[in-house]
Amino acid sequence: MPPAPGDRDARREDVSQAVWRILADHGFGGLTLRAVAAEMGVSTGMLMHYFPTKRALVGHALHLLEQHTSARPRRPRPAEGAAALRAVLLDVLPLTPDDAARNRVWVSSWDLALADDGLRADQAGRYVRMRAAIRPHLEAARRLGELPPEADLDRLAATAVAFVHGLVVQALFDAERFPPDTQTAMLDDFLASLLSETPGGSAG
Amino acid sequence: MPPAPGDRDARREDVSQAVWRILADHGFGGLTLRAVAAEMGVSTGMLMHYFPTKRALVGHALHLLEQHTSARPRRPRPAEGAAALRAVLLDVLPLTPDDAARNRVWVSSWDLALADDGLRADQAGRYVRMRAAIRPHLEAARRLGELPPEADLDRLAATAVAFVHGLVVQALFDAERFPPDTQTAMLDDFLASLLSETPGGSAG
DNA sequence: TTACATACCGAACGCTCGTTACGTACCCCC
DNA sequence: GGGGGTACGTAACGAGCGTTCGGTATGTAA
Repeated sequence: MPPAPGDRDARREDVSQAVWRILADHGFGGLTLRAVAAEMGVSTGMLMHYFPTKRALVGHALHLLEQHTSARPRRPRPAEGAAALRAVLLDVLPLTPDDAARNRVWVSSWDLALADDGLRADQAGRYVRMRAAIRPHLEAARRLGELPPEADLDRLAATAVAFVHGLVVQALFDAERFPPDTQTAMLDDFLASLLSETPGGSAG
Repeated sequence: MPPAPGDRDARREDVSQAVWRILADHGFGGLTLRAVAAEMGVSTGMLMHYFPTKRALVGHALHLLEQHTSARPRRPRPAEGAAALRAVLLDVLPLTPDDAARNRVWVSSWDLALADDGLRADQAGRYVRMRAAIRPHLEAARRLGELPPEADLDRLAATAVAFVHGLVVQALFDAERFPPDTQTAMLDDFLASLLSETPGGSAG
């Protein structure tokens, strides 16, 4: 293979695909330079030309995970407000094998992320963005009267993310007990109770 | 040190404490025989007398985690129904440093558990038990009229667990943005919307 | 043709891991 | 007061890890 100067990005893309396969099969715990090199059929030295250190490769893997997440096929957003929110949250749940693989990688990254302050901050930022992505739909829902005017949208966004990710974890561990239609029904019930919230809630 | 035959349990208890300190500080990813031995100031050979293999030690660590979880200080259960459910769920949230450490260990164990079929089944069983522990309070709530008669209690239990654990994860990654009172307020809002669910929910 | 930079391989380094073998101190029992 | 089994410490093994390094092609430039 000639050292064509423009191939660097293509090579990094090859590495990305190998990294993703490793992650899907063995999680972040199985992400080693040798495993990636073997997956590509190249040497570890070659890897170091593109990612000077393991940490750089891990960072790239996390970036890749985010990229795969944001580039995943999503349902059309049917409308504004609650219906759109439902579509967004449905796109998070592990309803297909691909979704399950991606979520499995996410969960497996938490062990690393909780142990490293930099990665922890990255993950915190990712959650901030996730909640921010939900907020516009909550605003629309409020505008449409689907939510009471005094609803705390930031808290609602965090609550929705909490419910969805908590459901993801349970579904990953017990796929039999949480088939796609059960997950969907749970989400619909959750949204129904959220949206039927009476102004001036009681508990406190 | 004499080989007093009754000291075996005491020694295992010493090991347990060291294991727990390692888990709290570095998670399951940092649980190595050498780390535990160094924490106790003994040799790795000594460890192997009490846990013949690493897997045995990991199993013990998981058992220890469950033990710490079930033996944690809990608030009094004020009453039946929704109030009791609130207390149960509050006891899960990382409101104190100890709670945070325990939850951090839980999350860090998921990486291992998702990679090993046996451990995954264990974790699935743990979730089954967690939902089963919540169900009686939901039944009481329904009996007290705090829930509509046709509510699906199994699904509600799973939903409550999902919300709480999803909140745990977000709080672990971003403690600043999820101080104890914010977590409590979110839980109260969540419960309020759950309990105000109107019979014959809409979405679906 | 020579000189040089790039791309990559293969092998090795130093380290840590789980695990094992061996030596020794100790207590119990005779 | 000597066996013998238990309870360790010490040291090492082999494997796997991230990383480094020397060598070898292949391209471009003079």
